[in-house]
Amino acid sequence: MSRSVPAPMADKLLATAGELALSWDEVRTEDIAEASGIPRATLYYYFSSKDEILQFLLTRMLERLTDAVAAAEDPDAAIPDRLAAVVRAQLAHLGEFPATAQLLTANLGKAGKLPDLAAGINAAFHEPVRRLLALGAANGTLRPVDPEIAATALYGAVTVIGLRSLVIDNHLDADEVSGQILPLFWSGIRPDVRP
Amino acid sequence: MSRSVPAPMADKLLATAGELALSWDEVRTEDIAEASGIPRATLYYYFSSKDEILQFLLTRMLERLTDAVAAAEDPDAAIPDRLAAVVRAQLAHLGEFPATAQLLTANLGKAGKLPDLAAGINAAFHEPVRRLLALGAANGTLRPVDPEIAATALYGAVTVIGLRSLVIDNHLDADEVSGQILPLFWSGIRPDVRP
Amino acid sequence: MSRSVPAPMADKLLATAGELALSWDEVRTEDIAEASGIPRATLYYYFSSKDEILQFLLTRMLERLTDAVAAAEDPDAAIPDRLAAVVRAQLAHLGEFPATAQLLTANLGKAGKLPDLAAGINAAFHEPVRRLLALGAANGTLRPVDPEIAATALYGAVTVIGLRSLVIDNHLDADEVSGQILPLFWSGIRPDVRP
Amino acid sequence: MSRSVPAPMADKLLATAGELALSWDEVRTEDIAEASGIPRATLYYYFSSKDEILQFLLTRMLERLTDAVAAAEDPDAAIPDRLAAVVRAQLAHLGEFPATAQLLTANLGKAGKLPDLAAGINAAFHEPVRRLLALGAANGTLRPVDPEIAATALYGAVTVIGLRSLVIDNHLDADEVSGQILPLFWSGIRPDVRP
DNA sequence: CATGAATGAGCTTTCATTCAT
DNA sequence: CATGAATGAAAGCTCATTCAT
Repeated sequence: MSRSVPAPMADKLLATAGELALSWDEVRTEDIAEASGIPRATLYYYFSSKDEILQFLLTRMLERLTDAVAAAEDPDAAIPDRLAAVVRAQLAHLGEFPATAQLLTANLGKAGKLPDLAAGINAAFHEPVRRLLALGAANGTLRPVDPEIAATALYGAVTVIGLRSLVIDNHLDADEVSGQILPLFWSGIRPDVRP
Repeated sequence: MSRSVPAPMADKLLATAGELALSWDEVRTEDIAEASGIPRATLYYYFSSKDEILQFLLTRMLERLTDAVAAAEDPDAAIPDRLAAVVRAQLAHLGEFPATAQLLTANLGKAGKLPDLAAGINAAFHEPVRRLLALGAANGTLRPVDPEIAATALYGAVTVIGLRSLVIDNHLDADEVSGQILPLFWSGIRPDVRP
Repeated sequence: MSRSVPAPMADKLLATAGELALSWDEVRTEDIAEASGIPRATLYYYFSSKDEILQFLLTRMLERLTDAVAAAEDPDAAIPDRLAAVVRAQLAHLGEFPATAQLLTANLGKAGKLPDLAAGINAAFHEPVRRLLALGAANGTLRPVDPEIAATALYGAVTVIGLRSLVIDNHLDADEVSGQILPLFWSGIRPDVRP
Repeated sequence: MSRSVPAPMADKLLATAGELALSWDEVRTEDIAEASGIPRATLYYYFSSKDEILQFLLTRMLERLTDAVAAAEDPDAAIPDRLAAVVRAQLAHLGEFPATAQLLTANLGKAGKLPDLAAGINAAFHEPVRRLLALGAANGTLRPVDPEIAATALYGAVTVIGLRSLVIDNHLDADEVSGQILPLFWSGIRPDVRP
């Protein structure tokens, strides 16, 4: 069980995530110590295992994302605009903290065993989208679709495109990328037969 | 460099993938040996490193998928139907060989460093979709969209929804799941304002 | 060097010895702290090392035994009776404080390096016996034997039989056990050929 | 579970025991490796833990002692002579392999947790003595005493005196020491009142 | 060709000990 | 005086890899 982590230590760790290699098993505790400036033994004073540090990093990152997404929404705006804002915020976060985002993606194998991670992903990615899809379907501003499926599809598409952009361009422009994804999900690929 | 792997050994290994834990670094060579019945030293006679075994497994799985996707397409059918067939084939493959699919997803960190993996993913997932999107846009059976972006979006959506189905239901019905995804991409979430 | 240890702390520690595993190296300072209720850092305020705590425990136990043995002797009694009283007192002490006795035996390896321990063992076990053996030989109430050898033999026999009784019966009846050992040393195993 | 240890490796280890410090916890696996010339990883190929190596050393030493004691007995001799031979053989073994003997004594704490050790001690020390005491009592060549108690007493006395001799003189003359112990046990300390 | 035996190179984790308060 | 927080210094053990047969 981890002790409550002091804020300065948490900051050091989060600021450090970018220096850590993608595959967590290739990161040595000494790497974490060096990169963060926190001695190994001190890390073990606060965390009971290396994996718990990964869990801490990913959880904190998802909490930040959850907050950023919540802050991006304007409750008075129309549902489609709010949905667009959510997707844009998610992409902006990926662009701002690419390391932790890639850390999550690259360690899905371990992440699957870390408790609470699924809840964090749900809170940061799925839940906001699912909620808006349901609201939009209810008030007619969106076509009724299975919110669960659609939210998961959006999550997959947004994440994969975002990471691809990071890998290829080494950079992510949230406005540009959301401007590419959103129309696709908005109108679909059906040929426009309307006059 | 790996020697040419004898077919029976390849079969043993592929049949074995399901028993191997998700995170490759948590799989010991002894685990691979036990699960496949191939002695450790013999594995090293055919592969030069543990990671090469992972690469072999993933490459073979993607080749199978590429073949399955190619076989599913009817060159005489309409583009939207061919696109649907491709997605359905990808999902069917996920359902049939969940272990290797999960192995790929769970080891994106290591996979990123394995040469040829990106090419395999492209051949199995992206290229068929991208080609059909371009063809459809050309002959008017699909709305013109950036094929790169749309193919990546479909890849992300299909993969994530497929894996989600596997994790939650421990099973994947390709027809059902493609029946959920395809309409979403076909029509989008825009409210249907047409009379 | 250890500060003078406050009596309540000494009592806590001595009362605690029973909870500490037999092999001192397997006892963590945290175990001592938990069992005694004395915080780790406080232990280090009074003792300069973990081994010094062991030394303290063993020394105190031997002092108690030395006192108990001295108190058991009646200077006016016959030498053989005094010798019997000494052995009985040693066994009674083993029965009363089995933990520390076992601690001593189980850590002979470390104890050998602890200064003053040998002196304590001598004072508690050897010296009283040796003295009486010499006195008895001098006044004819005991057969003349090498007091050094005989005292050591008695020490070994008494200790081993006492510990064996503790381990097997989880209990030690000093009267019963001394009633078994003393005749053996008194008469030996020579067949009684006298009429 | 330990693999069957190859004879040359066993020999190296046994020959090495003398260089290892008394308290097993103070011996590092690297010390064992250096002293024996067997690499650490190879030790772990044959033993599953450091304690298992201790157990192996002690068990083998006790087996050797058991054999030596059995060989020392002349089945045709009188019981008292056979008993004397047993004690002399035990002391001779202590003198010949002082390191392993001290290893056993110094690690009684850990030894208590090592399975089969008690059986080995019984076979090497107690059983031969107990058997002879019973035989002697039966045919009248020894005084009837509780064989269990007397055997334990002899074990304690012989071991402690033997080790004391080793520690003090750094050497053990089996004939001399048995010449000191045996008369004590033979005649006891009762004053000789016979004419 | 195949493999049992052997090992070099590390890594996580532990824990006695210190020190600022 | 007493102690919670912090850490330096190992140590046991693992495992990918090699190689003689």
